[in-house]
Amino acid sequence: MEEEIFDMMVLICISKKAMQKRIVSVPIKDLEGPRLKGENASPPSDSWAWRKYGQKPIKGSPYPRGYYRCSSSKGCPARKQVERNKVDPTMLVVTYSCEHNHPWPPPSRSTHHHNHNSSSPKHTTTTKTEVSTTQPEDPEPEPAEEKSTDLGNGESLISNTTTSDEFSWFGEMETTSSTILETPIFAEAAADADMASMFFPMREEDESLFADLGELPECSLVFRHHRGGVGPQVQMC
DNA sequence: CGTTTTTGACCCGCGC
DNA sequence: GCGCGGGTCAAAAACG
Repeated sequence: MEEEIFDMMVLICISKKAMQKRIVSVPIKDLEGPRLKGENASPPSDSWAWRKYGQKPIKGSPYPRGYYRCSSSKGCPARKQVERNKVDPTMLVVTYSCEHNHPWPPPSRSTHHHNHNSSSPKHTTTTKTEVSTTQPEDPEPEPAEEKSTDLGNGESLISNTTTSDEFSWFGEMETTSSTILETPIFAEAAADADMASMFFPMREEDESLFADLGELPECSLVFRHHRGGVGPQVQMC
């Protein structure tokens, strides 16, 4: 019963220093259900297993941030953070991260192997000292109480991708586009380079992009809309 | 009874 | 050097 694919995904990959991050913003209504408990933002169910290993209150936000580690396979380096957007509590911000060139996401524990990625190394099972990168390099200057910086181009891009009324939810997001733009990564990325060059719409046939994430420029952002479709199950990160 | 969650402590980088 | 903020550890509790 996992809706493995959300209606909307915002993917950011940063290959800085051999670490990639993707930020997925998903309306909480899409996953509101049996596992929604109180103020805690419940992780959207993808087809991989995650074990929660920590939770911390975040300074600018009334909502805590949950830390999850991949438990699908033993040496899985993937981690994710789930927090509720402070300005729009209906939005759940999930940040995936893992080391560069690791096969990820890992196959789900239900032994679903969809590896059509020939270049994926077999990734020996290290005992437990996987990530080892103590503090990789979070490119997050923590904006604290930043106001909406002039990221007009970002907005225009968003509205650019949403054209049909089928994206009503997207339009909804548009109004709160500051939500996304407020993420530290966005702020940094925007300040660093022209975001327009990193935005590009994506469709099924573009899934191959996922496999080539390693070859993407420094930062790439992907808008993806998929209603009831099937998404990529395995990709390099 | 094994696995996951909870939760405070601990650690580490960074700014002052 | 110290304090703060964020990320992780690990023991105990909760869960199935």
